Amino acid sequence: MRYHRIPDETIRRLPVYLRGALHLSKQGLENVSSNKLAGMLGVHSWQIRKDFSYFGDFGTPGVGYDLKRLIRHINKILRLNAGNKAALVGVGNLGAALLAFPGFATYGFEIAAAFDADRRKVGRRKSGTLVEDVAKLSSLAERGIYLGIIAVPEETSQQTADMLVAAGVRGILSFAPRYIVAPKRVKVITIDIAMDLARLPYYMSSG
Amino acid sequence: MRYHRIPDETIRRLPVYLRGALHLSKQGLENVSSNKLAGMLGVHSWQIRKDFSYFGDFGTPGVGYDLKRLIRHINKILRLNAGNKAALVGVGNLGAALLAFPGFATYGFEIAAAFDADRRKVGRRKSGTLVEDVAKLSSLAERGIYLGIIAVPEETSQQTADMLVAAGVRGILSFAPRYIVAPKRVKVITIDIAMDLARLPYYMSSG
DNA sequence: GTTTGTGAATAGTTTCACAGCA
DNA sequence: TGCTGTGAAACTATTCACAAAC
Repeated sequence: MRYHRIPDETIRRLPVYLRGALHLSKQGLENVSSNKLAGMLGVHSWQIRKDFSYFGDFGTPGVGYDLKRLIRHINKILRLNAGNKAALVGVGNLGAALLAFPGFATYGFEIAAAFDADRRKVGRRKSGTLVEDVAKLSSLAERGIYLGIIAVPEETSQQTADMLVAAGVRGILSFAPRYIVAPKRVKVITIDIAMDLARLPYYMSSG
Repeated sequence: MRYHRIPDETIRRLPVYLRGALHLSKQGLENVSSNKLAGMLGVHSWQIRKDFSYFGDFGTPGVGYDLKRLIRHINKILRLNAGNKAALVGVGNLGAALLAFPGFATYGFEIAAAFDADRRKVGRRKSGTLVEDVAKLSSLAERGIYLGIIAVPEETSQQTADMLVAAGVRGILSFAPRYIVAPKRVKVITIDIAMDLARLPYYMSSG
């Protein structure tokens, strides 16, 4: 399988595997089998082996996967080694929660800048990060920031995305419940919280 | 196609279509074509038609889809008509943001109760909702709440899920970066914010 | 002319089963 | 014996193209 195109679904699962590997490594373990990792993460062992097989030989038959090597490898595939910096736009309830959120560090991310349109918020600090005026967004490229996080109300989200694109970002994580239009070179991932909740009742009814 | 099993991917997309339909209906429109709706939502028109075809005839050839009828129909399929009540556990930064979040109403959800383990928060109100002690979780069934939202730290998330299951919830939306174990009858959906962000650099590099 | 609904073709993903290595 | 890596089979989902309906 080594020379195949990598399925999107495999890429979606790699961060899951990385989280599990980091967890075990922190506990002092050296190795893990696909079977044990699968149990921890709620997936199947063959899925893990198949996913890893797209990238070459990760493991050792009879032993399992060396955790340090596995972590290094997945980090490299996902390009998480670069110390990625992100800019947050919108320091409302959700934005403030994101600034305080410790989970980004797991994958080597840092929210290096925060912006808001509200004059009353500009100049203050939230969880240690200075809130800047949205007009300063254009400085992102020179600060080495190529990732944007949109946490503004739905109404201004497209406009915010346009500004981020103009500022040179290459990827956007949006929390606005709306389809964000961006050039092909900019990858947009949307997390629509209410929409995910909206799938639950369908599955709750049967069973 | 009418007598086929409905693909999970179709169910995942129905809330997207519903959001679009609600948006247009609020603007006073009566009809929409699959083509127009597709443009709004960033999908393809044939995808929309195919998805709808699993549920019978939604539209009128030459005219399109009647918005009111479409909204009623999708709401019914997804069981969003029941005025679903949810219980939020964990009123930290994220939990507080969820309580203030207006988007749940779009799909007929209401956060009807909030719980926290921190004594200092219990008894106070956040965005109008009284914060109760987690020990009171057991009262959910008698209050008609069958949906739980987990916004506690990763360490206590499984324990929180266990309590929600014991309290009789049938569906859980978890924000904890961890695989949540629950009986088969309880549907769990996890939103792992950092993990979604972790996919971005991979896609940013090529292009 | 416009737009839906859907069989058929294509593409993508998961699952299996087992050869081969430590 | 224990575990990985992977072709092949099975399954699921997307895309196409066009007949039928308005």
